[in-house]
Amino acid sequence: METVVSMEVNEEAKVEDGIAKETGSEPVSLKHISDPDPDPEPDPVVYKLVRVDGEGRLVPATDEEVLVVEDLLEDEKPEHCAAECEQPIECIKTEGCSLQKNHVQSSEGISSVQLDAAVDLGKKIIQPEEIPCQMASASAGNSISQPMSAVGCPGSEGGLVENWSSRTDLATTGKPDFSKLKGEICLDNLTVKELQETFRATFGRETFVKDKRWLKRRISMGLTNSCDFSTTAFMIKDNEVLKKDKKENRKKSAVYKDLVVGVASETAGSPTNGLNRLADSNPNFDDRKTESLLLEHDSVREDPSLEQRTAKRVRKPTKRYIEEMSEEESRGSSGRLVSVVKSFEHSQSCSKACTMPVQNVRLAGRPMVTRQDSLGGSGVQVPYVSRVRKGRPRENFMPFMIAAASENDNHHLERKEVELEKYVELKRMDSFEDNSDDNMGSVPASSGGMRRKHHRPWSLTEVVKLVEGVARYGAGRWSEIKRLAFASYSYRTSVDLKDKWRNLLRASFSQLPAEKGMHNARKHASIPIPAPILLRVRELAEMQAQVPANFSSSKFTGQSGGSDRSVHETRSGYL
DNA sequence: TTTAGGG
DNA sequence: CCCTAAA
Repeated sequence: METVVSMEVNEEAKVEDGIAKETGSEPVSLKHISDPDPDPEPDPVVYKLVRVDGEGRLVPATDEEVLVVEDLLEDEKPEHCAAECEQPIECIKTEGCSLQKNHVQSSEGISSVQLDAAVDLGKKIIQPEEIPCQMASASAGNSISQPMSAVGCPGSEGGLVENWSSRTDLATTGKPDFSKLKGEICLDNLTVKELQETFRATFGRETFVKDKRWLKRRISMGLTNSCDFSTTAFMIKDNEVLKKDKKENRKKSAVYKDLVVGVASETAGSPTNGLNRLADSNPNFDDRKTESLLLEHDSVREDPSLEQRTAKRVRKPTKRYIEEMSEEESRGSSGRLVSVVKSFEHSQSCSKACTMPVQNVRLAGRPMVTRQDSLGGSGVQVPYVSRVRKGRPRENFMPFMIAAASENDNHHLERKEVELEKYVELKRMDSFEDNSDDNMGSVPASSGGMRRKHHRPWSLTEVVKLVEGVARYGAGRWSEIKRLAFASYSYRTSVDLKDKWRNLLRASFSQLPAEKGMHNARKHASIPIPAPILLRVRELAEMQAQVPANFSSSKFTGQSGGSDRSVHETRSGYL
């Protein structure tokens, strides 16, 4: 049984044996991850991705595994969000808890998925909101001196950490009955009383809190926070937690079932860390499939309710989806987009896995849209439209190669990031004031887009510009208009302008008279173009002799007066 | 490459 | 929007 677990390794923990931090014995990779902050303050939490081999030993995960897991991770997020850390699929994290204490930090446990957290290796304590919060509450509950009713979220890590230490102590001395923990996943089914018991088992002390949710959270967090691979002595197998003699198992560490996510590909090979010992003892790297199978299996049989949850679980947006999102994001003009963005936000704030989504977007989003590589239809489940345009050989777009592809155009990486930053803002940008989409279309489709261009509804401003452009430069000089009036709208090609104009023309000549009959046609298809604009379009068309015979036919006799006036104005204004 | 038109 | 024939 192999599982991938993410270990949250506290730097301090690594040196628990007395090795001073300064010894430089810490793996570079880790350092890189966890040391962006000179702050002596404890708690550089680092997540490492490891795999549990059949014997319960941990081995560093390979890059491939990391990738795999990342995927899973992605999949979990939404659920995580919805289920509020109570997923069927558990994520076990370990971490060195106490820094000042060199003695055994033996608290371990299972945690509900904190996938997100795992993602953010770059930061010390990442997701500001929930995790810290939970941690805080968990720790608060652990320190004897603290009133456990304190569920508040102390925004500071300091107190938090301290609490951890004490908690750790407790855990060590309290000898919690972990057998009770096996069903962490089933917490939901437990009664308050049971939860309280579990709580006691977990933290070694009583609780009088009756809030189920609180308890559950507490418990899961407590378990989560207390994992320590390097010192753990538990094994969890087939839904059971087996306790082993700590002393004899110093090296063995725990086996956690189910999947856990983490993202430190550097894990493999980093020396001087508890993990390595494990790795050494068991360099087994095969059987990757088993992992997922197991995973599924476990999650399914864990608990019926879990199953349901699984079913309910909202599908996480695929990479492709995200990709599309990112594209849309930059244009910020569709209602759908907005909603999506919001959901994104939601997931972020909810799971605090901000980095993950962002990363994904960053990578996946690489493919920029140009006229040539456009997105299929309305972005519906189209796996990917391979539309190789003439004269522009494109690499095939492999959904699963996004990352790789994105690396090719580093040039645009920054831009993308910028866009990402705009991401949040855009969500609330007015949908029809799409000035934000400027300069962004002409990205070399090196990313292998080849998808159909997204339908980008013409905004009012665009239409106006177009009309003005036509008025100024004359219909037909699309390239000119494009260049001069649409310089900022790189995604509108001269052809687009032409097409749009054609449509405007059509509209301008058919709308007024047909207003009634057109009803059923479909007025809502796109933003209704204000009559004044249509009027002007018509004027322009007339004065430029563009009015197709069939259009100019009958109607607009009554409009001529106004038309004329407008025309004159127009002329005087632009000519 | 840009236009014009059909699809 | 896409595709192409023409220019």
